[in-house]
Amino acid sequence: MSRSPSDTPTKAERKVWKVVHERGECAARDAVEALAASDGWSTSTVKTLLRRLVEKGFLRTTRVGNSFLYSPTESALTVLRDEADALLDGATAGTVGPLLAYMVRQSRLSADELAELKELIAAKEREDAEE
Amino acid sequence: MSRSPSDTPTKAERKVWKVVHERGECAARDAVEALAASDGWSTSTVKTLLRRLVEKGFLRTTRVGNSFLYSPTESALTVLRDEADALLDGATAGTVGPLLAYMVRQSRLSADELAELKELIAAKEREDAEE
DNA sequence: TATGATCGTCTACGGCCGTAGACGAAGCCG
DNA sequence: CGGCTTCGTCTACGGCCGTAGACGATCATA
Repeated sequence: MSRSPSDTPTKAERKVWKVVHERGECAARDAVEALAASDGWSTSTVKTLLRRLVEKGFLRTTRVGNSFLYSPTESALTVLRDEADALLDGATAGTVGPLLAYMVRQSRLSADELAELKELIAAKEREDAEE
Repeated sequence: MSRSPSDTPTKAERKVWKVVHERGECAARDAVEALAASDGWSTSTVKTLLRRLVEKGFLRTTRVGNSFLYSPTESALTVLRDEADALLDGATAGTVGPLLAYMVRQSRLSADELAELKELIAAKEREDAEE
């Protein structure tokens, strides 16, 4: 509810969101448990972040008994894209290429993903050539 | 001064930093002028952001008469990488490929940059093949 | 049904961020 | 020399963020 389209979850919220997204849907306790283990966060902290994510519209809840199931309202890719746009927006001329190269280098990608990227780049080259 | 390595400038600071970086070096007035035009920010706002960037170690100053020249302490790529790392860190399994594809699609890249990316990907494919 | 475990909500608090006005120091021009 | 402009600094303030304790409601179980 009430979130401007360009809004992006904060860093802490992002971690919680990721946990929920990975499980597709999860109870508060699962998120609490995961984040206590990985980040040492207290129960309250995670619950507050879950609440804020709901307020901001990144998660939705389904009542189950006296508790909730949290699930993402947006695909992971949508959230990532907003962040990617911000990143690209901050890049000055000439840095985008090296940046992408760095990211590709950092990532572990499947054969399919690599093939798709390669095709994408080849397509871009053809486009450029015919102009 | 005193900045933890993973710190990243805030969104507003980032814009100011970009202006300075594009000019290589610039006086407060230049940044003020540019950001007043592009974002409608007041003089004070830009000056505060410049000061905070210096405090955080993203800009350095050189005295010239009674005023300063601001210049970046880090390459654009270094700053971008920290942000890229955060982005990749937020990506769940299986979303990295599509994310990179999206970013490549969004970007205008030179022939050289495209060639480099293609080679990089080819190299990654070879690596995978021999394992 | 009593009692302990859980759940979600309320409240809080220090810190950083976005935004900006006020002000004194220094330089420039008449 | 005196005023105007420009510069950097100080101060501020509402808001969001990170972090978390307190508490009342609800559920499970003995």
